[in-house]
Amino acid sequence: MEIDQQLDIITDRAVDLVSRDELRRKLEQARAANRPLRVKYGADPSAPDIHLGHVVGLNKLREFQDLGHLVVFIIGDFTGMIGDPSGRSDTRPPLTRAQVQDNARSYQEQVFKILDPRRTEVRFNSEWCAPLKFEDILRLTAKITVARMLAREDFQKRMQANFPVSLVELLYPLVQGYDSVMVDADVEIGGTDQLFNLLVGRDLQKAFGKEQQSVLTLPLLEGLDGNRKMSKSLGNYVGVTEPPDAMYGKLMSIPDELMWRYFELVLCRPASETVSRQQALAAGKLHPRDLKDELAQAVTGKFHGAEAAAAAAVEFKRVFAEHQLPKDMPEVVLPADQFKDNRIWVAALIVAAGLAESNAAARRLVQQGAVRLGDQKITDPRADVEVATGCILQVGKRGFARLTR
RNA sequence: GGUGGGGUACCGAAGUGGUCAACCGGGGCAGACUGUAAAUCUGUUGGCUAUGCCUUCGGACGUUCGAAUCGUCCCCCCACCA
Repeated sequence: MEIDQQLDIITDRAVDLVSRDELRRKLEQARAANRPLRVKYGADPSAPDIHLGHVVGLNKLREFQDLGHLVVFIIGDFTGMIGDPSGRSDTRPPLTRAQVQDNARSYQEQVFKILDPRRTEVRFNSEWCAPLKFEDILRLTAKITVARMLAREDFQKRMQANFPVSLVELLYPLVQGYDSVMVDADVEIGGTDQLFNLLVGRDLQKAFGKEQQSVLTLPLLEGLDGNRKMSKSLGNYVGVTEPPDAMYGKLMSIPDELMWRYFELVLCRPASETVSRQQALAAGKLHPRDLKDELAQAVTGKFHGAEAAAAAAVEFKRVFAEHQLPKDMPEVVLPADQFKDNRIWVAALIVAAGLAESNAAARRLVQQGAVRLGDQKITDPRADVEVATGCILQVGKRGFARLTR
C-alpha cells in the first residue's frame, strides 16, 4: 500500500498529530528497513473493564496492525499506583499486586476482542519502573522543568480552582514518558486528554538521545449521558463484556445526537456517511429510532456476533416498544415468614423480589404507579396481596420478577 | 512555621439555636407523552406498615427545655505568605 494511503488511514479520526511529515518519514523508513513501527498504547489497570471509550483507541491500533505494524500495549501496573491526573480524577486507592494481576489478565482478554494478538507486545511498566533507584528518579526529574509541567491545562485549571495538585501527579507524565523511552516507541496514541503526557514522551526520548515518537490523539467518546467522557467511575459506560441485552439497551438510551459519534468512533464509519444520513434524517427519509437500532445492533454484534445482537433487538422491541414481558426474568422465591393469612404486604414483596432497596422506596414506587402484579396495577402502598406461584411482579419499565411461593 | 478559608445527604451547594430529614442545582428513580431506556414535561429522592418514632450535617465531649447551627478538644482538606 502506498505510504500516503497508509497515512490517510492512520490519521482518519485523529485530532492532534505531531507531526504528519515526521510520521511519513517513519513509515518510509520502516518500509525500507522492512520492520514494523512500534505503536505504543498505555492502559491503567485500576479499572479492569474495557469500555467503548477504550475501543476508540483500540480501533486505531487495529488499523495500525492491519497495516503490518506492531502494537506495544503497556499495562501501567506501576503508574496505576499514582493515578492519572488527566481530567482531574481523584486520588485512587493503591492497588495490591494481586488486584493488578487480576485486572491485567481481564484487560488482555478484553483487549484482544479487537487487537490482533500476533501483532501485539504486552508489557508491564513495573518491569523497568520498579527497579529504579531514587537516584535514577532524580536524574529523570532533572530532565524536565517545573514550568513545562505546570503549563499543562489540567493543572492550571485545578490550581485556579483551588483544587489540589500533588507532586506525584506532576510526576505521572514523566513516568509515562519514560515508558516510551524504554520500549522505543515510534508512535504513541491516546485520547485528546493524553496529549500532554504523550508529548512529554517525546521530550524524554530526546533527552535520552533516542528517536522521538510521533504522537496521535483521538477524540474522547461521550458516555451514555451525552455530556461527559465515558468512564467507569462516572457509570456512563458500555463495557465490552456486557451481555448483549444490556449492551443493546444501553446503546438505545444514548441521546439521538450522540449516535454519529458512536458510528464514527466505535464502528469507524466514515464521516461522509454521517453527513448523508443526517440529511436523510432531516428530510424525513430516515427514522432516528431505526438508525439507533442499526447502531446498537452493529456494536453489540461487534462483540457478541450478529445473531446475539439481533436477538437483543427483538427482545428490546418486545419489552419497550410493545410493553410485553421479557423472555427471561429472575425467579424469586418468597420467604414464607413474610406472609400472614396467605397475604404479603406489597412493599415487603417488592423488597423481597430485589426490586427496591427499602420498604420506603417500594412504597414510593407503588404511589407513583410503577408497580404491577400479574395484570393488576397496585396503587395502595398499604395493600396486602395474594401471590400465586408463577405470578409476575413488574416494577417500573425494567424491573421484572417471576415469583414463587 | 505563620495567616486565612473549609469539612452538610450520591455529587455540587444553601442553612449559622427551635417552623431542619435539612432550600436549590446535577445525577438517580418513577409517571405522562413518545420514536427507544431519545427529547420534553411532571413527580420523587434517609429508615421504620408511620399524622408519630429512629438515625444523619468530619469526630468526641459539653452548654441548652431544644444544636447542622453555640463552647472546648481532636482529625482532615485547601489557599496565601515564609
